[in-house]
Amino acid sequence: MKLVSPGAAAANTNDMSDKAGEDLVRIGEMAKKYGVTLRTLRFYEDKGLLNPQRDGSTRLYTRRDKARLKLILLGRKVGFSLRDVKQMMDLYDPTGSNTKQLRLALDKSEKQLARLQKQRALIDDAINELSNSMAAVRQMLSERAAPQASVAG
Amino acid sequence: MKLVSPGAAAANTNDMSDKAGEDLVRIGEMAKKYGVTLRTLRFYEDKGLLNPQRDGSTRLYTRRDKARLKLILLGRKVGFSLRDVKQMMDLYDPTGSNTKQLRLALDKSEKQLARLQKQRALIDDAINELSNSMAAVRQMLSERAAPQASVAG
DNA sequence: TATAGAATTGACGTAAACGTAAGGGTGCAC
DNA sequence: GTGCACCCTTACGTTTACGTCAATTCTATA
Repeated sequence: MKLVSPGAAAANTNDMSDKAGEDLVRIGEMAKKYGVTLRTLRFYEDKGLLNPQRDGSTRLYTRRDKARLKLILLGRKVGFSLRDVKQMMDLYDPTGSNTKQLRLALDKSEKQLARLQKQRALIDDAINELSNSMAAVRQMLSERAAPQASVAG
Repeated sequence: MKLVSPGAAAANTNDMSDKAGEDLVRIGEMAKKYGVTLRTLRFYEDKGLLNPQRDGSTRLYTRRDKARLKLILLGRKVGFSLRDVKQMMDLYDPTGSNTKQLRLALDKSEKQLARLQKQRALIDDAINELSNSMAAVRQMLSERAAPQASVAG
């Protein structure tokens, strides 16, 4: 059951072997495609976030895995923990309306948004304080004839 | 050599015992005064950031320690690592102009400022992405008659 | 067939700044 | 003389998301 040879994989992302549009890729290509390491993919699998097929011991990622990985990376980008991402994805039911999942996602998103805004406020604070300190230090450097007014004791 | 009894410490921060204006406080008062835990103060000492006197085994913090702690907390607030803070403080020389120290502080500050600005940009990005996602989820919740257009696979 | 390039599992290591528990000492108010 | 409040040191634990070996196996190609 040959699926995607390394060479072919590098040259051609689409492969019409096997069933129509199965588009299976191995871990190396997957990693390259999404800018993550092999370790990361295995780690996500270990944490139950991904579930690639196997050809013997070799992982084969499907379209579905790619969609999930995209979501994981989006979640990561907006600051969700992998645990949160998992919680949300675990609620997915291909046969339902997924109202619960969407509600949970929205709920978590609101909280995360609040966290992000708080963080931004903290960073703005920090930027201001730091700027002030820098101005002070520049002052001291420019008048460094009065040594006793230095930083720290 | 009694310095500050627990009761007296709670009632009176200034103590004129011993030499003039020595103002020694024990770890508990110090912690309360600056909103940190005992563990934190001991940790900072362990890392070489503080160097309180001792009365036997009991730590006694001087005016100097307070100044240093203030600097540590400021550094922490603006996002410096303790290692950075230490580096800067270690350059302090009470007999010199401290030009080197000030220059290092300025240099590190510039870099930290850049980091903070980058962080802010990342957070802004995250906020935008998250807001978009939330809008999409709200959409899907409002039209949840089309189950196939859900999140994750 | 030899070798290089993928892939596998397993498991310890890392960073930062403390938290927390264990076990013990000192002094003083009652 | 004891019970608190405070202090001490030592040392392992926490968190998150992987990094970094190590030892081995698979497989395609020259």
